[in-house]
Amino acid sequence: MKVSDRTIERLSLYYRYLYILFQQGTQFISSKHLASLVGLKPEQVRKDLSYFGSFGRTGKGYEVVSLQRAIAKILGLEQGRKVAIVGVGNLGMALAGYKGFEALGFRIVAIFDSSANKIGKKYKGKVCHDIADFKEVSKKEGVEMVILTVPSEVVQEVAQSVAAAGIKAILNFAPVNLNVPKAVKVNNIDLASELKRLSYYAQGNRKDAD
Amino acid sequence: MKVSDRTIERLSLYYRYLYILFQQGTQFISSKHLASLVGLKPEQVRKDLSYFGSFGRTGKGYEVVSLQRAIAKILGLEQGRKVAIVGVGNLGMALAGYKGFEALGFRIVAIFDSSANKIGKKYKGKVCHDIADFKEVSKKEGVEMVILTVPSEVVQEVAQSVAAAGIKAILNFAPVNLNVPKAVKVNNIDLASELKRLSYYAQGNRKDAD
DNA sequence: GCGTGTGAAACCATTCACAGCT
DNA sequence: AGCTGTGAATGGTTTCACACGC
Repeated sequence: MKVSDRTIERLSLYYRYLYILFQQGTQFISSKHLASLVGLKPEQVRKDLSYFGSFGRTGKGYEVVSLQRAIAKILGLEQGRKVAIVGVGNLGMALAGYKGFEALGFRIVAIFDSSANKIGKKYKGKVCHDIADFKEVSKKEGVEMVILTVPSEVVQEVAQSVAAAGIKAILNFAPVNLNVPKAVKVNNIDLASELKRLSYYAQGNRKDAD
Repeated sequence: MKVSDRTIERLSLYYRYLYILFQQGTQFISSKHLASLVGLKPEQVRKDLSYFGSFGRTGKGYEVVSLQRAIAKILGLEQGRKVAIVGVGNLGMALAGYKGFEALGFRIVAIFDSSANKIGKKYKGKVCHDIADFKEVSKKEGVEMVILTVPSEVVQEVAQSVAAAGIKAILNFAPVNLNVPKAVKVNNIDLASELKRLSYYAQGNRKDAD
């Protein structure tokens, strides 16, 4: 099955709100209501879900709990994905200590750096490994996703090692376009670019302004 | 003129690489070369630029310096945009102290919080104002963009005040879909959603895998 | 009656292909 | 010869509209 990136992006948003609805004790939700929460059209919600099956009940909407479970299954969130952080600088350390991960079903199972004075030391309760040992350690720990918080100058090289070790999902914080095999999905978080984009709209250039 | 969000997003990427090329002393660059740097097709680069004018020289490519300047003008980066940070928690403070802003042409001119024990105190050299005074202070300081690092529970309310004060661009770190007038552009940075999306691809679900 | 699921239509973005300039 | 700028064609995503089930 081929589903667009856009759809996957939205599924993670639906999941967020389903979780809140679940906590509030809501049992059923219509595509209309869910759409209004995430700021989309109802048809969009239905179409996105339809790529994976029929989760709703005609006339009633979607059962919150079961839809949540279904999306968790699609996204592979059930079994607690194992994550590695590569680059133990300020950002990397902050992320390594971020409590929110567990709640989301992610577990940081290994951290890596290349500098001799970090390797072997403990950060946030985890031993820092040598990047050179990435393949070996990541195999042993069962790493499935990698967060890259290394400097721009080396990120391409590191990404290649990570890809070579068979990792299929990378979250990259360096402001560099990573060149990796197509089978690997890279998402970028880049504060600088985000700000530059926004600057355009700060001038009032909204495509569909009221 | 109406230009798509996608185009604006890419312009900020072009800008990044033009800056690097400039530092390297490169004088001219072809759409082909620039495209390869950002991981796109040459036609895409040319089309994006064509929405705003003709910046290239036939047979030679684009002059790095003048293209960089042109994009800076489009994105409104020339005059040093004034930014406010609302929400002085861990993340807000980290951002307030982030040196990279200046280099990008952004200036943090005000910080805000609602808690009585923060208001009036100095953080990273800036006095923390009361959110209740947002309109007044932001007018006085000439704030053009706002970064929201407040808790999810209050972010919608805060966003409304910000929008009401006439701000047209918001960067939101809370995992909540903000409901604001269409004239206001909101970009979200949400680590949790980013990870959930990636989880899907960690399973090897790449649409166009090799 | 209300709300899902889904083909078909409309819309938007990307890619192609080439004319035109240096 | 090389590369830009851009209409036209293609491909993809969103929206419409309606049949069907509760």
